[in-house]
Amino acid sequence: MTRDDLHRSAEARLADHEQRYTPNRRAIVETLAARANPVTLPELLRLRPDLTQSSTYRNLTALQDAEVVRRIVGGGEHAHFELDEHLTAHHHHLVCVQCGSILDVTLDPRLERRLDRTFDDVAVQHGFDLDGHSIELFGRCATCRG
Amino acid sequence: MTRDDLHRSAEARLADHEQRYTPNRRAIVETLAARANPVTLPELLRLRPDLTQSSTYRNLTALQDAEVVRRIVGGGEHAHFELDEHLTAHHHHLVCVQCGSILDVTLDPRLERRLDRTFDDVAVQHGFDLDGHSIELFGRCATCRG
DNA sequence: TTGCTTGCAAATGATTTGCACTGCT
DNA sequence: AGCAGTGCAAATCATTTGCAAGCAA
Repeated sequence: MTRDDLHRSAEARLADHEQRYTPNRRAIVETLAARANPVTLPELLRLRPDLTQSSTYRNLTALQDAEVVRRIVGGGEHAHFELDEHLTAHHHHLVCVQCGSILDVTLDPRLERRLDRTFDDVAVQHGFDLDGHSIELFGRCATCRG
Repeated sequence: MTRDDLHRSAEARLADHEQRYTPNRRAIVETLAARANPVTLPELLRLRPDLTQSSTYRNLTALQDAEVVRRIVGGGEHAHFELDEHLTAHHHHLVCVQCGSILDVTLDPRLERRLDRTFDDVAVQHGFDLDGHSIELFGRCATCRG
């Protein structure tokens, strides 16, 4: 998906939720797309000093509701944010338990398909209406291992 | 593992970290063992009104450090706590995106073995020293589906 | 008596919100 | 005009911490 497609998709998703694709929101999407990995709010503000903290939190919430952005908790103090899988590819996370950084990883598509089938079965057994799944691998990153 | 074994293991793990197995800590372990699913701190305090908030947070931290308890983030406002897999069986979580409740689930051991191998490979490729993994399935629970 | 634990109250810090203002539409 | 979006400052709330007292080795 090109950068233009990305913005068009983001705009369309926001429109579905009666939200505008403002310059600030575009800046957030642009920045998340430029980074390979999930970023925290402080990182986002450092990359885009023109953005404000409270409005960025608000915009991230709007973008989440529109399924443009996904919030990831568990990697350190701050939540991490990344583009939703609607706009990128399905992937999982390698989380450093020491520094909290998060790396994207993908699995073999055949394995993913098998997992999907298994997870569907599990959900049905428990009466759940399944939305999706996430896999996190925990460890120490190359940098923290020293 | 019997309830006595559980407490002995907990005590041994705490001892390895030069920590005592106090009545409060025993109460926490006892309560987590009695519940099938991960609980939040408010739930824990409701189940055991004799426990204090701050000390319980401190004790949960000590129990975490000793790998007796595991903290799970992402299921609603509060963190959830459960006995560490050292004391129970390897399992994953079915998280209700609406009410935040968490259910334990297990996967077929063959699938788990395949996942372990795959995850090891992925970690090596990224220079990570792998500790473990977690899988969360997101959806709406039977109750919230109405 | 030395030091881990505890309970209370106060602090911390990420995230949220109130409010007035700006700028689309 | 009407209302979504913004920025600032203040509030919220789960979690953490300071401190004085309790208790075990």
